[in-house]
Order: sequence, then structure tokens, then C-alpha cells
Amino acid sequence: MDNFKKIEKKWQDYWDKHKTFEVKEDSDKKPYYILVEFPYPSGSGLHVGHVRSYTAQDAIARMMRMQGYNVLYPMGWDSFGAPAEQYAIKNHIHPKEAVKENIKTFKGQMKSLGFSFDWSREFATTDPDYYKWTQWQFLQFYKHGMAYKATIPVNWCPTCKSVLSNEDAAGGVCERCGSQVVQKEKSQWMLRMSDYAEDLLTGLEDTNFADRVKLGQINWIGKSTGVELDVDIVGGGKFSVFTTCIETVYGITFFVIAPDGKLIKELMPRVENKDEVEAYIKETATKSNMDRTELNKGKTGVEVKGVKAINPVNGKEVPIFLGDFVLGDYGTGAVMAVPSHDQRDFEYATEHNLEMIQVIDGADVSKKAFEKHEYLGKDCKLMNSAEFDGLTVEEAKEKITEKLEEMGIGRRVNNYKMRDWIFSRQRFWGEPIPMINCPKCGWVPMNEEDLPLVLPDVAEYEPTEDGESPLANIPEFVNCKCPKCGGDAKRETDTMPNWAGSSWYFLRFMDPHNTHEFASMDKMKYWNRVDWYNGGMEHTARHLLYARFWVQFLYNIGLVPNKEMIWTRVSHGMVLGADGVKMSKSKGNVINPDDIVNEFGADTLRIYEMFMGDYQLEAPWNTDSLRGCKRFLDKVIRLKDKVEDKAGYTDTLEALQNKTIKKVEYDLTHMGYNTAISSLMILSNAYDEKESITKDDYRLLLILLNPMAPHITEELNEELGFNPICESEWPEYDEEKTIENVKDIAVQVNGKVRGTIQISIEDDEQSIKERAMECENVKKHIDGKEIVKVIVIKGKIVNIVVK
RNA sequence: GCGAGUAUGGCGGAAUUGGCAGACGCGCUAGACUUAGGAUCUAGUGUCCCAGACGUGCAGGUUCAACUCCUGUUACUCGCACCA
Repeated sequence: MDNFKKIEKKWQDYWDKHKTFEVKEDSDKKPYYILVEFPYPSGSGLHVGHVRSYTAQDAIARMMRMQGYNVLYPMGWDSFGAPAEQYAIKNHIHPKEAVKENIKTFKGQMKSLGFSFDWSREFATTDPDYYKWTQWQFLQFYKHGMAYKATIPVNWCPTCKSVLSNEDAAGGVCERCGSQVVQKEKSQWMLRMSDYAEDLLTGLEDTNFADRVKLGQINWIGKSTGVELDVDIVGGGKFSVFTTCIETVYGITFFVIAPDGKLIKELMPRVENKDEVEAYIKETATKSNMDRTELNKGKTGVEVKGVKAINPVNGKEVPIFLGDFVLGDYGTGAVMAVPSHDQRDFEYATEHNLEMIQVIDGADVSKKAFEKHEYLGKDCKLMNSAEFDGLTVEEAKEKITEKLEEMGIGRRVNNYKMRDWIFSRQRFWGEPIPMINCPKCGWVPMNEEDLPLVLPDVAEYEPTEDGESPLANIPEFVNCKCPKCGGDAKRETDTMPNWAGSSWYFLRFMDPHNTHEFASMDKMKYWNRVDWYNGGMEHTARHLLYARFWVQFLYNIGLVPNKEMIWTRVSHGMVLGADGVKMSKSKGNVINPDDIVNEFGADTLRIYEMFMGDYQLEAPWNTDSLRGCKRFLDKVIRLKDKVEDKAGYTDTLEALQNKTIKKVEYDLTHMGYNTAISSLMILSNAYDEKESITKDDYRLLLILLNPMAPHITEELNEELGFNPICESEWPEYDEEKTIENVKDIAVQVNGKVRGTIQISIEDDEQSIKERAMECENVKKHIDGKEIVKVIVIKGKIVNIVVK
């Protein structure tokens, strides 16, 4: 029976030859764009996790094609990235060679699984024809004032002489060599993403993202409304703090400023304990933001001696501290500390023996702070706050803000956690940033007609001594003429982050071969937007936010038809190893899809991955369960022996068949793949119980199963003499026939099931009640007791309440 | 730490609106057919002190009725800005 290999190859060739899944924009069918995140073609080949989401999207695509939609389901390669570069450094070959090999492997694997991708639209982000447009779009950002250079700290390994990602610098130690990581200032290209914070927030209303996805976006943007307050420094100078709790302003007993901020640098000449302060700044430079803001750790910090600040509302002089929990790049890099009403300040004050002033009445603040989440909305009154004493917190918030505005030292502001996008990478394997630095003209964008700026072929891919991209070592690349004045100039040697190419690839799929635009407005208008986008949970915050930002910018300059180009976004759960943990080479629990396809067939793997559990949750691999799926398909094959050469449907199967069509249709569009398959198992079990079934009965099962197991169903369908399923229509169900006329319902006494009765649709409440009371076992439980009430839920349950 | 998610038999999971908890599959037990197979078929399979009681991480609450709603709590998984 194991001729599945032949069958699968046969139908894959058939689809290729007939270009079954290639779509054109001239169809009068309704367009529908299904997208799955294009993979990074790693050296280890396709992961069974890829198979899960590609199959899920494939099933929707195949069903919707049969339902008459013009379905676009494309695939490509997100092929820039660090692993290819690491490989190149080690083996001294150009990353593009490794990428080429990997893509070949991935594509072969995808074909062997029978995914209905439109391969005529394939591209890779590393194709110069593609990244030409990524570069072109960067120039648009630049020309609209959205790209700028800024000096910001990066993780730096002094031993490897290399810039590290936070991941590679976890715990302040270099992943590769174990050296202490330090923060180093570097000039980087930035995109003004924070300008879009509000639009990215409101834009969510024009999407159909799952709630948890929307929440992820909202939290990443991290909007908070509050007041920015100016604070004078004794003896001259001032700084600002941002607070969401201006009502506690009279409770300020000190200020804390960021060790990595600008302010401390300005104050330095006046600082009395310079050594101590500098040592603390140095220490902070070795910590990541996460280590710094962790609440459980001790509140470290040092007083900045010789400098005092003045609380603007009451003229009180208070000390200034350095504290690493204050971040230089969030808010104003300084906070007001009110230990009585903020737990973090409370701990800091306790540790450093600082004064506390309670300004909101209603709790004891000697042991812990009385915080906003405890006092807001509870009618708590102010105290120790001059003329504001006795006002409620809500009134005081407003009145104090008004007063500060009048005094000209306070402003209402929205603060966002989301920062501008650091767009430079000191790496080789990324899109070169098309900017030229001219000694006379400064930064000058390349002429658009000179794009793409292609990555050169080089022998070494190591970064330079001072951590610049290897491109800096290539004089032919670096030295150029200024497009403006024609004088000698130098190219930017940083490249773009991996996120760049994936921020707009879904637009390119709409018009992948366009040589004069990244995509034509006409074609984008035809497809309108991505209707259904699937990817991993780990991408729902950042990739999606970057992509939305990119699109909103393009929309604002009139280059895409919608402000949001992605309608529904869903995320699938990871496929874990059989031991319930993430698959990894080191754990030896990796399943290679090729092995499964070889031994069990693509259809079995597809069915299994759809059946393995709730699509949105992670699920461990289980080979026994996979065998069960093979058995199910074998059973479907065996059912063919029961087929009589008869048209029409078997009467007694009609209700179940209609119900199954409805269920599969609903489940495939609601990510209930596992229950879709279970309902098909139920249908085949019902077929199996019959002496014989008709050809139409059998074909119905094959069509419903086809989106998930496309090869074997096509083969069996052909053996029956029908047209290929991929050229057929999806069956329609009759709602009336899905309703069962006669049904068993449970009868409860005091909420416990004591019997069942059979009811039919026409039965009225009274007769159901009477029949329920007559049940043997029910009688036993209500005998001699007082009936308080009888609840009848039509078609569901009867509950008799007795005393 | 912040944000999100999850918790149901031996295992994966089901239960669309609060209405018979455990669908469907795996595994397991017994049998049939067979001569040895990861094949097929039949019956069974939440737990227990088994005419009944208990049971959806834990502790409470609302309700005629709670896996589902509310309050609190624990554990695990993911993301946190240069991994993709």
C-alpha cells in the first residue's frame, strides 16, 4: 500500500504542469490574499513547525479556491541575517552561496509537502531586484525627514571587537567569548517610528487582529498620559521629569536621574563625589535594561553630592541620586521620587535613609507605599499638599496640572515606551544603506536611478577592529563620488536590520516582477490587502509593528492604497519535541520533516500536524499519534471497497454529511483544524458502519479532506472517474438538514443527571416536563420531595429542583 | 520586573451562547483472524470505599446549573527593542 510516494509525486507534478495555483489579477473572481510568514532559509532545513502553519494556510487556500475565490498564496525567502554571515566567516564563502543552497533545500521540501504556493511570485529579500526597492524605500524615509543619524549606546564586546545583540550579550557577558560586555557609543541611522506611535495605536481599529495580538501591539507602544515637570537646580540649571502621578508632587523627597543620561554629564563639574559617581556610571554600562529595571534586585544608586534640586511646588530643596532603574532613553531620563506612593521609590528611600511624606490619605505608609492602583477611583483625599488638601485624587490631578501649566513649568504630555527604530547594523549580510558621506555636503542620499547598491564579493566577512561592518574594509565599495558636488566621498558601511526586508514583502508579492516600482498601485488595489496572515507568536509584537509602521509611512506619501495592509493576523503555537521542550540539536529531539514524508507520506504529516492539538497553542511531537493519522488515511483508502457504482447520497447519512460540511467549513476558517479532522474521522467511521456507500458519498469525504490531504484524495477521486478536486467546487450544505429532528437530552435532579429522554423538535415545554418526571431513575430521586421548580432549556436539558 | 498566554484521564486534546465533562485520536487490557504484523476486526478503558460518590492547577464566590462568569493564588511557556 505504500505507493504514496508515487501518488504524491504524480499530483505535485500535475499541479506544476497545469500551473494550478498561479493567479492573475484579471480574474473576475473575488480576490483573497492568504499569507504565511516567509522563512529564514537556515542551514538546518525546514522545521516541522513551518509545516504546521504552511499546512494550515494551505488548507484555507485550497478550500477557498474551490469556493470560487481568486486565492493568492505566495512564498519567498527572508534570507538576510546573522547565521548566514557566521557561516560565511567560518567557511570563507559568500553568504549568498549558502543562501542559494538553503533555498534549494527549503523549496524542495515545500514541494514534497504539496503546498499550493504560487511559485511564479517567489523572491528572496537578498535578491538585488528586491532589495533595490528596500533601499529605495529607505531613501523615501530619508527624504521625508523620517531617517536621521543619532549617537546611541550599543553592546560591545572588547575581545571579539564586535557589536552584540541583546541576546548575544545576555547577562552582560559575550555569548561567544565570555568577556564582559560594555556599552559603546555609536552613530546609527534611526527611523522616526515614535512619530507614528499614535497612528499605530489608532490604526489597530482598522484591523481584525486577534485580541492578544492587538494587546501585544498596544503594550509595545506603551502609551501613558501624564505631566512633564521642570525642576530647577540650586545654583543654576534645570531638568525635566515625566510623571503619571502629578497628584503626589508635594510628596517628592528626592529625584533620581539616569546614569546613562545627558544630565549627569552636565552636572559633573559640580559633583563633589566624582569618583563614586563615575564608578557607578561605569558599573551601569555593563547592565542591560532588563537587569536594571528588575524590581526584585536591590535599589542600587549613589547620591550626587554637591547638587540639590528644588521642588517647584513648595521650594523645598531635595537631593539628587543616580539610580540604574532610571533609563536614559525613556521619558526624560529623570524621575521624581515619592517614596510614600511608589513602591520602587519606597524601597530606594528605605535603603538610603531618605525622608518620606505621605500626601494621599487612606493607608498606612510606614511599611509599604500606597500606590496609584490602590488609591485611584477610591475617593481618597490629598494631605500635606498646601491648598490642594482635602481634594480627591482625581480633582487634584486636574487642579495641580492646571496650576503647573499656569506657572509655565508643567505640560500635559503623552509618553510612549516605543522608541525610534535603530536601523543600522554593523554587519555584512544586510541591505547596504544607500547613503554617502561627503566632506563638503554631509550625508547625501544616493541617486535613485543608481540603485541597487549591491553587496560586493569579498574574501573576509569579519568585522573591522573597531566593530564596523566588513564593508568598511573594501575601498572599492567605500570610496565614491558625492552625488551632489561630485567630490570624493565615502559610503555608509552599515547595513539594514533583518526586519527591513520583511516589513514590506507582502506588498511585493502583489506585483513581484515589477521593474519600475516596488509594486503598482493597480495591483495593490486589486488585492487590496493581506486578508489572512499567519506567523509565529514571537513575531506578533515587533515584526508586525515594524511592518505596520512601514506601510503607514508608504500610505502617507501616497504609495499604498490602505493605511493598514493586513486585515487578520493569527499566530500558531510551536511544535515541541517529544519531550515537551523546544526542539534543538543539543537536546537531540529534532524531527526532520523529510524523514516523516519518506516513511509516512506528506499527507500523513499534514493531517497529523493539523490534528495534533489546538493550533494556537504549542504541542509536543508524538510519533504514535502520527501513526494513528496514517491509519485514518488507510481507512479512507479502504472505504473505497464499499463504494457501489451508484450516484446520489445515502439517506441515512444525509444529516451527518450536511453537518460535516458545515463543521469543516467553519473550523477551517476559525483555526479549528483538529476538530475539522475529528469530524471527518466521525464521518468515515459512519461510512465504515454501512454495508455500502455511493460514489457521491465517497467523493464528498474526499473533497472535505482534500485541503489537508491533497494527494491521496486526488488519487482516489481520479480512480472513481471524477474531475480533479483542485478543479472542482466545494460542496454546499443545507442548514435545515443539519438539524436533528429527534434528540436525547439529559434530565437532572438538583443538577445531577438522573436520566435521559428523547424529544423531538415539535415537543412543547409541558410535555417535556411531564415525560422528564416519568423517568424511572428520576422518580426515585424526586419521590416524597417538594418540587421547587423545573427548568427546561429547549433542546438541551431539563433540571428538576427539589427540597 | 513589565506585557501576553496556558493549566481538563496514562498521553494529545474536545465541549461555538453557562446546559449530560472527557468528542476524536494515541496508549493500554481482553478476544477474533492468523502463524509473528508498527495489519485488520470485536469489546472495554477518568478515579474510588462502584445501587452511589468524587472529578477540569489551587482556595473561595455567583447560579437551578460553572472547564466556561467573578475574586484571590500557584506553576509553566513566549516577548521585552542588534536572533530570526
